[in-house]
Amino acid sequence: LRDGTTGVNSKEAILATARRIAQARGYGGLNFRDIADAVGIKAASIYYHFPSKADLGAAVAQRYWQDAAAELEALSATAATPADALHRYPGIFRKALENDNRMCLASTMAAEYDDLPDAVKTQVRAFADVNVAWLSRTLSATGVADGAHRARAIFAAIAGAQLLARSRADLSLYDDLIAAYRVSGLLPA
Amino acid sequence: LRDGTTGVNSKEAILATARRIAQARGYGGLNFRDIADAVGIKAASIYYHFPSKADLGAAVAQRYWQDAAAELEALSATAATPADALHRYPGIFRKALENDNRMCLASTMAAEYDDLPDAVKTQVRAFADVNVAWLSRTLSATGVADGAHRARAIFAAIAGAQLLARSRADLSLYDDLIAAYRVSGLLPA
DNA sequence: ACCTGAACACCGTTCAAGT
DNA sequence: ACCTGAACACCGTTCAAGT
Repeated sequence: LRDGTTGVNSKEAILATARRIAQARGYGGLNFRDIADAVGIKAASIYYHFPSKADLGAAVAQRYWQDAAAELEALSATAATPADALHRYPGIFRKALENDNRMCLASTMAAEYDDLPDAVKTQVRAFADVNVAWLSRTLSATGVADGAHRARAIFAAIAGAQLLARSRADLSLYDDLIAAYRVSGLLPA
Repeated sequence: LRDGTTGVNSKEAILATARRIAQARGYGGLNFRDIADAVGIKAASIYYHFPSKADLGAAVAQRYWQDAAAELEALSATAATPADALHRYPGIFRKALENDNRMCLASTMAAEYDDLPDAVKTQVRAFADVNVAWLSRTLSATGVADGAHRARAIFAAIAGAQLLARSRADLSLYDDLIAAYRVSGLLPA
């Protein structure tokens, strides 16, 4: 306690636990008592850190797209070429499936769109924006024409592949779908 | 009451209401009191027709894929050619968005996969199977090679387009994505 | 055959109270 | 500063009871 980080640690633990649950069960699947149990506090204590479920959801989604943005920057930095970065992009969405058949947070939440508080919707949209912007930039760098439209199409198709593979709990289906996107020409070969 | 259809009417009204809600809010968003209010009965009365929420969810999803199968047959029957049928296929998913920004039931439920009762999962998978089988058949009839893989890719990409367009409540985004799928070669032009 | 009211353990949320 | 127990109206579900 004397290091002064207890509060931050609880807050971070709440965020991490909530993110894990939301990627498996969506916003509606988030529940304060389960989060509190995992963190080791009581449900009422969460309200000290987040004034409502909407605020918690928005904070989780915001952190999610910020982490995604950092991951995409790292991908660009470590890739030999833009084409190499693009080739590795589907691997990011594959990792969620590898991790207990989880899904992109933006997809679990898009499915519940009607029930989402506005603050959560805003952060969910930011995730898509970050991905589409990165894809658009990287596609243009490889000389693909009409990169903006293509970027959205790729993002939507990969989200759909993740959704379908998850509903079968079948990682190899995801790989097959990505391969089919390459064969068809949607993704650069 | 003397026509003996009262029970059937309540049961059908429950199914129709539950389907509408599930396409907007998912399985977790289904709640007995709201359904009962819409139908004009009490929540406890639903249990006379469906022994549990899992059974209701499975019945809704089963009816959903059966209706989809009939719609696809009608599409095949009324299309001038298989290529024409394929061209009109994305319009089926567009209709859900047109209808109060709703989504394919299989997508809202895939997002909640971890929480779904097994009986519901089975019916959700059947919906994807029906669509992929129809696409595969129709693609083969137009001479597309590797129709089975292409069929899954198209289904996943269209589900993803619907998911993304819904999260923006933007029907024109759906049209743009379908157009981009055609330009890229994923969908036959 | 079909429906209901009342009850159960569970949810998000509030609040006064603890340290 | 951070946490808690007890309470609120809400959920799925059960059940005995009504017509």
